[in-house]
Amino acid sequence: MKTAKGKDKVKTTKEALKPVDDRKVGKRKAPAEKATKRETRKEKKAKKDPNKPKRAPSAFFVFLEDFRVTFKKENPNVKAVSAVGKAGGQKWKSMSQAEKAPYEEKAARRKAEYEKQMDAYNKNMEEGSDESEKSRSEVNDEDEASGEEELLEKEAAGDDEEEEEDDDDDDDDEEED
DNA sequence: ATATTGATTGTTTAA
DNA sequence: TTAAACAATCAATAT
Repeated sequence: MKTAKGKDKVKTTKEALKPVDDRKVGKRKAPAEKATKRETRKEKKAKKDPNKPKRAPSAFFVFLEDFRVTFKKENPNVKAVSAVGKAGGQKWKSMSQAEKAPYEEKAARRKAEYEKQMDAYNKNMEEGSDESEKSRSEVNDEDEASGEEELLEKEAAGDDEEEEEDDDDDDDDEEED
């Protein structure tokens, strides 16, 4: 789309308006050679799949989503992804498994969703084999009533405790060949 | 203007 | 099994 050229949002010319707390944001590494890893994902041949689901966020990322909000709330001046990343990772390691549990559960939930999306994605691909992906689904960005509204029953109330993983010591099997 | 980088850890896939 | 890519984010830098 065209971002139009009018002055949608005032930007630029105001860079010095807010001080950058992260001084790290001023010095990036040298211009690395192009294609650092896998051509940066998709340097060319970018298969733009609108319905292609991205990987499921791990528990850490789920936690980060919340953490970022909190972090930014307490550090509105800090605007550097690295700052949140470092702080988040640090705290993450500081948390015990019990605290990470809810995040893992959420992550697992998202993982299932990812699989579901992937399934639908693969299905679509199979159908429009000769045609580019995206054959009919997804067209209106207004309301894509798929008609699959089920599951998602939040039983937040822990009624029963399943197996609680006591990190006592589980030395059962160690991978080996 | 667009693409990429930076930084974290966890998952996932390729070889 | 090992290793590397990629998942989100947002401003800044690179092209």
